[in-house]
Amino acid sequence: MAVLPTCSSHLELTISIPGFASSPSLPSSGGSMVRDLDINQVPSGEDEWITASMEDEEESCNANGGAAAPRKKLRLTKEQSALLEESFRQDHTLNPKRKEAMALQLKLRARQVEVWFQNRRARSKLKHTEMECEYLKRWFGSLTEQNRRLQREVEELRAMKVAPPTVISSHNYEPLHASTLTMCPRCERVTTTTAAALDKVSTKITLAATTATTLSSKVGTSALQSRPSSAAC
DNA sequence: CCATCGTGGAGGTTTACATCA
DNA sequence: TTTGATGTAAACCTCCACGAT
Repeated sequence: MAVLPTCSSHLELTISIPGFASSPSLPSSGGSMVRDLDINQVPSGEDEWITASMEDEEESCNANGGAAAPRKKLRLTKEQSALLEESFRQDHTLNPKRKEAMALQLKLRARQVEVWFQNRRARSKLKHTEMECEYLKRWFGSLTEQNRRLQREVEELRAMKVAPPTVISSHNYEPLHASTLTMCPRCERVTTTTAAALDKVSTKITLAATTATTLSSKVGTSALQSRPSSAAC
């Protein structure tokens, strides 16, 4: 069963499905894959860089403000990523004071901290949607199998049927269609459980298929990637 | 109330960089 | 060693909701 997050400040999804080990570990930026070189990083302890970057951040970040200045890509250091992750775990949103404090602590611009949180929230949501999609796919498969089983059972019971075409219900004395009836193997009483269960399963399948389709389209057009992702359902 | 403005988040896109065949 | 395909994440853009004035 899926335990959907009810607290907005804690987005990690916990899904426990037999045979499906979810690993909601936070992305750690590839560990050793990330180079230590950081083009936006302060070379070493320049206080004037910090103050300058804080003050004219709108210039350096503005797309058209930079005019010919090509967009340079920052790679966060492991320490910076870890700190941001830790902060994100505490709270998924930023207020201006916290943003400034983090920027100062990380020697980044406030805008960079803000962007990182935006992207991190998007990744978190994408991951959640992917897991939900995976869960619904499994649910759909399970229900389809259950449906097949029940259909077979109905067919078998119909084939076995030797009783008259209609039976009077023991509850309200209304005539029932024999085709909707089943025989309880224990008490040998006629019941309608199989047909009822079949109806329920059919309804569930419709619901699961609809939801899975919606989620698949969401995941397929990933919020973070313009290119097709391998994680798409 | 209603209009306007500023702010922040969501969703989507672009782009620089890393990795691998 | 070079190169093209692909994945990842930072940066950006647009839209919308919401609160303040």
